[in-house]
Amino acid sequence: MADTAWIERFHGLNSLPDTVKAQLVAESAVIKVPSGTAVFGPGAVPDNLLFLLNGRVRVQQTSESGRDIVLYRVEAGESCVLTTACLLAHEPYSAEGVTETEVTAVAIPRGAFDRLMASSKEFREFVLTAYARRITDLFRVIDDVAFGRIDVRLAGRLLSLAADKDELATTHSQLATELGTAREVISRVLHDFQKRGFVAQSRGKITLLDRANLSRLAESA
Amino acid sequence: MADTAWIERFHGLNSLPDTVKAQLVAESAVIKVPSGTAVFGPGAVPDNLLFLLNGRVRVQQTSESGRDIVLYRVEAGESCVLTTACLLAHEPYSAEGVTETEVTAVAIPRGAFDRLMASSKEFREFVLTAYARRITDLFRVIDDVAFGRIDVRLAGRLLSLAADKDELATTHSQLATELGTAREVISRVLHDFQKRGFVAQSRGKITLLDRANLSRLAESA
DNA sequence: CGGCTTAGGTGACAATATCACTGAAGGGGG
DNA sequence: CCCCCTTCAGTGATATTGTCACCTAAGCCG
Repeated sequence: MADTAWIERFHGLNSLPDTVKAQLVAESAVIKVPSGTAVFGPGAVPDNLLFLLNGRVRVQQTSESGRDIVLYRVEAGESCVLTTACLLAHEPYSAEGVTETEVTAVAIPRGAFDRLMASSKEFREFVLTAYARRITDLFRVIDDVAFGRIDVRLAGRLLSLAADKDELATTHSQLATELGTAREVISRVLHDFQKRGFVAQSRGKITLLDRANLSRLAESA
Repeated sequence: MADTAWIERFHGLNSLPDTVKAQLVAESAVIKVPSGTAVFGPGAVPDNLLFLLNGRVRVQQTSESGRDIVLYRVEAGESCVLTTACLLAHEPYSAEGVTETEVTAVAIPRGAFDRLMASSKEFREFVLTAYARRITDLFRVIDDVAFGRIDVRLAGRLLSLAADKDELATTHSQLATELGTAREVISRVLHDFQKRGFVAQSRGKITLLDRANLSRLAESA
């Protein structure tokens, strides 16, 4: 019998009754996925709901014209609920999820998911809350893309991507995808940041030199 | 006892078992809302899930800077599911729903909603499918805002707003909100459409003169 | 009729996107 | 080691879109 320890990591799940916890553990499997794998997307239909124990999944969209934009990230302790919903939409649908690190996750098969939805109010609440968070993420993306300034958005993204480190291994192209803009635009803004002493650059690497000013810029709504 | 006829209007609901239909009808109420009412939004928290029988609800977001963008519309025969999810998100959340016409809707209280989710697989599927559709709508908005050309988007929006009529009672400002852009931009593009003979304008009114060319423009991805 | 509010027009300029290149950095094979 | 090749980054020119400031016109209502 697998142990139920992982459930504790999910904020909304540890209030589940023990019987439901047991059911959840019995019907799920812990899996490991290497970095850079597409966990869902066009041509990769999953029939599992994933709860991330470790690692990170980036969800992005590719437009018809071939340009990309990052929609949100699923972190350890979160679940990738939109996946399940999107499977039900029978429209051509171009979002995909890619692991950014090695990922350990609990996979819950569709049938088990449905049984849990039926049997547990807490589980339903957990799932709906997770949905809500993702949807507000999407609202935020729309707001940023429609009304945000590129330099402000880039400053914010650099800070959140760097997390606690000061070095960031990423290319201008990847940053353009983060914000849904063009590579040249990123190059110019970064050049400006460099002149102002906010960052240093070398091929494929960006070093944050002045978090305080980057933060201030990022906050200036 | 209320009659169950309205259920037939909802594609995913008429496959419900009769007992569930009866439960649904017993626990819900048909309400009527005048045009221009905010059915949810900051400061107007609903505790009902709405199923629209007649009319239309526009869901839009107001950014910090005060600018608006239309996210999607809920039509007769659809339900306003994102509402429920967003209530659970405890983040500052700025989307609001406004009736665009008089609306007749079935209101399902939160408790009844939860019981239905527990008791009926078909109901769960209906709700999740509705979610999926909304989310793909949002994906589409992101794609359009990030990568779409303004003239293409406006042409498409004029056609969809006009539906079968050729006259459209709307202002440039309202169209700007539709697309999340500025009034001046709409004015210029419409002026261009007018010169090309696609539309005619007068104060608060736009007449479509050349749907064929508008469609062709709208399609040019 | 006259004043008020809202709709719409327009020029100047700023920000961002696109296009068409350029050179530079690094990796891998000979 | 060096050459080749791919990817990354820089840049000028131009197009599109957004912002700002200000104006005129239309319709309403007293």
